[in-house]
Amino acid sequence: MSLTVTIADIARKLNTTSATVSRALNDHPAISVKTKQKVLKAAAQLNYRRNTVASSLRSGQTGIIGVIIPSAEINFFGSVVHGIESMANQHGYNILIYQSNESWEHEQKGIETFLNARVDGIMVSMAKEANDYAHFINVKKTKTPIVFFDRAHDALNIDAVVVDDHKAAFMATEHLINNGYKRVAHISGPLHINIFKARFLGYKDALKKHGIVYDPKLLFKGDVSISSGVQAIEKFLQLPNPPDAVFAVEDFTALGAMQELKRHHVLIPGEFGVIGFANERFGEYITPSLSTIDQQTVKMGEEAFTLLYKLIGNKGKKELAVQTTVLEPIPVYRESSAGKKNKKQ
Amino acid sequence: MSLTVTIADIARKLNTTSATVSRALNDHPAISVKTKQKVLKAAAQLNYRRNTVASSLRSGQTGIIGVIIPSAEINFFGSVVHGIESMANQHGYNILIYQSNESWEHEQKGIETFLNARVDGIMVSMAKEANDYAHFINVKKTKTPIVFFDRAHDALNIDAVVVDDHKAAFMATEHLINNGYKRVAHISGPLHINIFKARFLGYKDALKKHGIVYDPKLLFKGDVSISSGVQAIEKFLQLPNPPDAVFAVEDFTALGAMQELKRHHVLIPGEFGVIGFANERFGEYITPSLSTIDQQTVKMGEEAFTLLYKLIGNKGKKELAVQTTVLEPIPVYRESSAGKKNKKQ
DNA sequence: GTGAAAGCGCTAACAA
DNA sequence: TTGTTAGCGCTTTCAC
Repeated sequence: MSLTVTIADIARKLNTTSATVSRALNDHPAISVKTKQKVLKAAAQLNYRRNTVASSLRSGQTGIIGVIIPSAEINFFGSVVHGIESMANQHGYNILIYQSNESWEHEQKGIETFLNARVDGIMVSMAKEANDYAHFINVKKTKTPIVFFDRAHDALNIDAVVVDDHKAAFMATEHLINNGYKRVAHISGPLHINIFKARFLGYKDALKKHGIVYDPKLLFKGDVSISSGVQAIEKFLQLPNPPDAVFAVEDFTALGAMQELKRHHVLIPGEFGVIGFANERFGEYITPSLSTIDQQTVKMGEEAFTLLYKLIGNKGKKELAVQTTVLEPIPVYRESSAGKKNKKQ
Repeated sequence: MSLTVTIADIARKLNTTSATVSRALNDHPAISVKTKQKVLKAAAQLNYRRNTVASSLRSGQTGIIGVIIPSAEINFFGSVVHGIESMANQHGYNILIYQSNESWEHEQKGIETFLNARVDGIMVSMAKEANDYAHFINVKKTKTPIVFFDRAHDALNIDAVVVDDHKAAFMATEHLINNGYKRVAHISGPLHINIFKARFLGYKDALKKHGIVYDPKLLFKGDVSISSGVQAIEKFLQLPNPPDAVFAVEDFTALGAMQELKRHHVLIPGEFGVIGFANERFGEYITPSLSTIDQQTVKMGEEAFTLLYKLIGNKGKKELAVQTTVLEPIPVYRESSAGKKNKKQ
């Protein structure tokens, strides 16, 4: 007895052909209800399981979406993947995960793997260490639908879902200013990466709007880590005219900043305001609780899938205009950025 | 011009056959170096990309591992997936992710999808809401290698990687006792789930070892959430003879407990000791920092893959004995469980 | 070391 | 509505 039963086995049992069985199994319009029922019954009896590999080969569709993320260990991406998978699942797609570990080579290999696997679409959040975009061009050549999420690259003409980082940074900075802080510093990420640059510019523009001259001494170029928060504060506090608040590029950076401020017995908030970015779960529970900006991670995943799904549906037709979905950042103001003492509030 | 070039195209160009090209591309032993080089060169020129779908259909191997997790949004699973994917990738496998959302039906559907896709192996962390195991039996029938991780089920005779929850709970409880706490309470998860039951039993056994009689009033049956931590403390503090420490089934529960204790101005540690479970990242940063037990998530993923890989390699041969890899829990003692005041230690 | 030929399991054009 | 036939792209006997 063979372990796998095929449509031919069903056909044999019912004295019909594979074609008919296939039609019955696929709800083909031109099939009689009676045959369909017979086939379904026989299939169940024989414990038939459709071979999607064979079906993919023939139909040219795999029902698989390839997703490349920097790391599944990072909360943010886990959350986005959650959004993607839920939506994909609802639409009959499955997702193949590939981690780039922030390496350009892995990312490239992931794309190659997906292309070989003939996935129906690809979703990518770019590795930080990106310097060559040939692999994305390759994807376009194969006409495989692709979208970016969170970390995108404008010049590539690829659809994307991103958060309005500029606006988010603007909000965060303005919030500190409105709460009475006069010298707001910024701890940035690597500025050659779009999102970090956008946050920096948002910060600068908020200062500008409020008539505050941007002081380069109040910018600390970090690497998105707890320790860059620590180092930044260390440096800031030695300044002749130190800041009284900081907008950190990301929550863990803000955390490092808070730890160092506490070590120096600087009161948060009141003496010093802090706001982060990303709405990591811990922010709600530390003391003081951390103000931050939420990026709507799950929604980002859902929107990215929606975008991709549209591209898949449009395959073969005239190309659609490139579309970028911009998600609204959601401010989450907690204790760490509350009003400055002895000042107007 | 066709968009996809096949081995036949390469063969045509070189005046040879598909068989030869296939051999060259697959490093077949019986192929001359010269032909191989020619083929490789032509393949590169034509921009050939192997169709893994066709190759899978013919060879019966897909190079895909199906992974079912409750939710990618939960840190713990993201971290395990990270471990799995890294290892899988190194061994030439890709992973297909399916979220059960703790639902038995989704889990079942995921298994079915994987079986249809002819994945080379399956890894599952069971949904909480499990009541029927027929889908796992089905997997065994198809001879598809399968392993459990973290949430396993003994009676199924399926390989698994788990943490020694009993030991971990024992350590946590004993640690509180050794630090001078006399009445240690436990906030549990649903006790019909293996891991939560094991933690409860570990707690009980630690009490026993130290000659402390288990008091059912000091057990709060929660649902693994912040609010069950809050509720538990609320109840505990109303007791005529309240506890002076608590071992919480999981870090967020511990967090809820700490919040409620603070609200009642109970000093942590000193008056009251707290220890959690899981080593969530926030525990390091709250005040006081949270003692907990680390479950070696990434390693769990790696070990699970290793186990599965062995099964895949053994396919067709005599079945191996069922194997359970038990990971050592790693205690992470921080401030929240430090020594009790006015007592020895 | 290479070629010829068959076929993995399914679907889709065309015919009946 | 059903059957016939071909073939998706690859691998793998078997022969030479």
